[in-house]
Amino acid sequence: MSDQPRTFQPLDPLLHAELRLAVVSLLISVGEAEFPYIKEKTGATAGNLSVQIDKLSAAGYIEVEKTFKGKKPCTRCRITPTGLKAFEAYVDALKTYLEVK
Amino acid sequence: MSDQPRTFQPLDPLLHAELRLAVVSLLISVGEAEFPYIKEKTGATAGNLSVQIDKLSAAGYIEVEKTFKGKKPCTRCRITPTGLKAFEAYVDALKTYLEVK
DNA sequence: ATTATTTGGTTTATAACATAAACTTCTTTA
DNA sequence: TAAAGAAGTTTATGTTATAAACCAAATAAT
Repeated sequence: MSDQPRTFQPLDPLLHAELRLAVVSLLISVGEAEFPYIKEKTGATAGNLSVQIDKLSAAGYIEVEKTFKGKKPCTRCRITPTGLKAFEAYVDALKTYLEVK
Repeated sequence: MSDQPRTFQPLDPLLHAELRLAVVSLLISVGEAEFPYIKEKTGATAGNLSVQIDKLSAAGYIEVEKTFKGKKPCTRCRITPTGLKAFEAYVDALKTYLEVK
């Protein structure tokens, strides 16, 4: 017997941002991906994407590996267990807002 | 056969904000409610709630009726069809981020 | 050959916005 | 009659999402 209406759970501000949520969601889908691929799939500008990747990385939600392909930089991103857990918690919290009973 | 991974749909910025989403979600649940009730259920401060109610009202997502109970102000809020539609569209859009296939 | 253009980003600037703090008005209680 | 509480509103502040500007190397165009 759930209370009616339910109580709203706070939303992780790091994930409650359109682009960061897209990046994390995408990385969970595909495991890992390079900057240009993420840029294309999310439709983000390079600048915005760069900033948001830094934030996700600083939080330990993703791992970023910067190498070179020849002399061109290559930024590869991967979801971490921390990131996956945070995403799942975020989805659960969101449900308290979305499931209008 | 859906593309894999899916494309992310843009999120209505008016609803993609914790408190406004809570207010709209709550009003959909209960139909209509007064300011103090919304304040209690969302845990918001009065100032923040006042601002966000104004924005939802300006967008036509909710209707606000300001009366008096004796000489005390009484602010009653109600979800509109526009608000309900916007919420449903927002939920659909969100699913493109949450359903990690 | 040197001048654009593209690729793959980073850094900096700005504009919006969520939120809280301060304030107002009226009522109730000490 | 002074203090505290209720019901909000207005103003100020601190983030932060986002874009604009920039950099370096490679490729294409003239």
